Formats: sequence, structure tokens, C-alpha cells
Amino acid sequence: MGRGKIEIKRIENSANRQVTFSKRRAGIMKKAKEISVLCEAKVSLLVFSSSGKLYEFCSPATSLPQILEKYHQHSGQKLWDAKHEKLSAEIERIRKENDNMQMELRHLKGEDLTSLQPVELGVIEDCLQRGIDAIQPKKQQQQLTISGNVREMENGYHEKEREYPSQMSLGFRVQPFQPNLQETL
Amino acid sequence: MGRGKIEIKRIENSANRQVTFSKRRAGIMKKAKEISVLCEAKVSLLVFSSSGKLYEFCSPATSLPQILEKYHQHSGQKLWDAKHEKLSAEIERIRKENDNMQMELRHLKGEDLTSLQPVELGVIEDCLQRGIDAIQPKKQQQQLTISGNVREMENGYHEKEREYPSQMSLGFRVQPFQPNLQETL
DNA sequence: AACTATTTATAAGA
DNA sequence: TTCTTATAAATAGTT
Repeated sequence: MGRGKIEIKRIENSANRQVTFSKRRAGIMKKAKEISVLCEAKVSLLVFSSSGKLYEFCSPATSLPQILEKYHQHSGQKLWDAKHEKLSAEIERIRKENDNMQMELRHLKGEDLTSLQPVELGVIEDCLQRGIDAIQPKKQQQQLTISGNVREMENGYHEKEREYPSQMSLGFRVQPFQPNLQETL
Repeated sequence: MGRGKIEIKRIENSANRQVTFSKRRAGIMKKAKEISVLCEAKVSLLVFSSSGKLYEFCSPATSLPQILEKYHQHSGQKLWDAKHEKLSAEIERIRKENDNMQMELRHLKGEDLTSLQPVELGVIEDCLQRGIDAIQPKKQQQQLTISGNVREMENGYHEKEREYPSQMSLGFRVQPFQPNLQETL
């Protein structure tokens, strides 16, 4: 599109190449903007001149990080992982830890038992029983303290009680172990 | 450039928008390639359709990491820092979740009970009791199955046993679910 | 997916 | 560089 047709190959004349670069850069930036508006496409266009100067277009509300986010989704995280292998590995590790604990908690609460074998059920049951056995003496011990100072304990109780609901949101916690925990999160 | 002039604003007709997207995407990709060849420019063009599908052009010998490296030189550390921060926050979040679950597990196993109030002890006890109550019927049900077909169940058991290690690797599971755990670590 | 009338981009010239 | 303009290329609407 011009006075003459040109072959698509490196423009040898430097000044000419420079001019063409400017014109075409403007053209492609415009096109990028247009397609993003017309078609609701998210576009990221980075153009580096041969001397290394950067020109860029990103669709409105599309920062480069967002674009990268999307790109990662598509290209399997490789790029990021290379740069931040350690952090990613750590996340992976903790996630697994998390999943395991969650499953264990479920089992201890009597959920998701169908997949378990008899031996496993026995182990869980024993574990639960040991828990109860460990709690009983504690309770009785505290019961004594309570009868020794009822008022103080009741105040404590009511305070705690009011704090519970906010803690119940995750569904897999035993409520209410740590009434004050939420405040620190 | 077409039968009629169009305003640069979102094309409301969905089919029409789709078609225009295809045409213009092809066009801009071609332009990207041309400027990279004609002018020795390094170009990275990412286009995401509104449905999220990615189309990209990177100049030959210009991988996205290279482009990012360049971009990085231009825009400083910000991009990576932002990403880094996100990951760190994610790790922090999961760690807390982890700690909560771990504490909960401890309590269910009758450990670290000294700091708990009577009410909390009661709640835990109830939870344990419910767990046992949920397990009992399962066990008896399986007991029946076993007496009905001992060989089959035993095979099943051993198969399962072999599959665990990958699942149990993290050490804070209820011990001893998996007698073989040590061997696999 | 093609076609084609128009619009748009741009190569070359000033 | 910028403007001009002839021409090539892209594409909107149509088939």
C-alpha cells in the first residue's frame, strides 16, 4: 500500500528503514487499539526498534502483568516458574500439606469415609478415642476450677461465644478451637 | 476499509464481532510479522479473544521471555516485584490455613489442650464423639462385607496399601495409617 | 468461506 | 521529520 509494492524483507537503506518503522509502528498500534475496542479483545503489543527503544500498546484496563497472567495460564506457567521456582515449589508443597491435613480432618470428623478400608477406620477410631481420653481429665480438672470461681469463667464464656460465628466460614474447622485466632489473620 | 466506514466502538452483534475479530486478528498478525522483517524490529503481539483464547506473534528469535527481559529493562523491577508479592502473599495465606488445621488436628488428637477453655473442650469432645459415631456403622457394614468375601477384600486392601505413599508423604497425617510410610520417604 | 466496493495504510516523492 | 498522493492492502458488508 503505497506508491509501489514492496517485498517483505529487510529494508537495507537505513534512513528508509527508520521511516518505514515509524509509519508502520503507528499503523500497527492503531490496529491494536481498534481490534481491542471493536472486538473486546485484550491486546498486548510490544515493539522494540532495532536500537532497542520500546513502544507498547496494552488494551485499556489490561496491564502487562494481567497479560502475563493470561499468558501463563496458556503457556503453563513455565516462564514464571523459571524465575521463581523456589516460591512456586513452596506453594506447591504447602498446598499438598494442606490437602492432606484437610482430608485427615474430614476423616476424623467422620466424613469421606466410604473410600477407607476397615484397618484405616480402626486407626481413625482409635485416634478419636485417644482424643476423648485425653480430653476427659482436662475437663474434669477445669470443672473444679469453675466451681471455685463461677463468675469469672462465665464472663469468659460469653465473650468467647460471641466471637465464634466469624470463625465458622471455612467449614472444615472444628469449632471453636481458637476464638481469638481470627483477629490475628 | 470495507464496504462502509465503521465507527471504532464495540461491535454489538456477536456474530459480526467474531468475524471482524478473525479478520483483523489475521491482519494485525501479518503487520506484526512485516514490521519485524522490514525494520528488524522485535515484536511481541498477544491477542486474547473475549473468550480468552490466545493468539500470539513473536518475532523470530524473540521468545516472550526475551521480550519480557527487555520490557523489564525498560520498566524496572516493578512487574516482577508485583508478581513476587502476590506469590509471597499466597504462601503466607496458605501457611496460616495450614497452621490452623495443624492446631485443630492436635486438639482432635488430644494434644495442646492446656490452653483451652471448658467450652472448647466440650466442643472438641462432641466432635470426636460424632466422628466415632460416624465410623461405627461403616465398620460394621464393612465387617459384613469381609465375612462375605474375605479374599476379595484382602486383595483390595493390599492394593490400596501400595497406593498410599504418594499421598502420605508429609508426616503430619494421623499415624499410623500407613505402616509403610517410612520406607517411602 | 469467497467476493468486491470502499476505506485505510503507506511507499515514494517533495 | 512532515505532508502529499498514488497505490497497495485490509476489510465491511454481502453472497
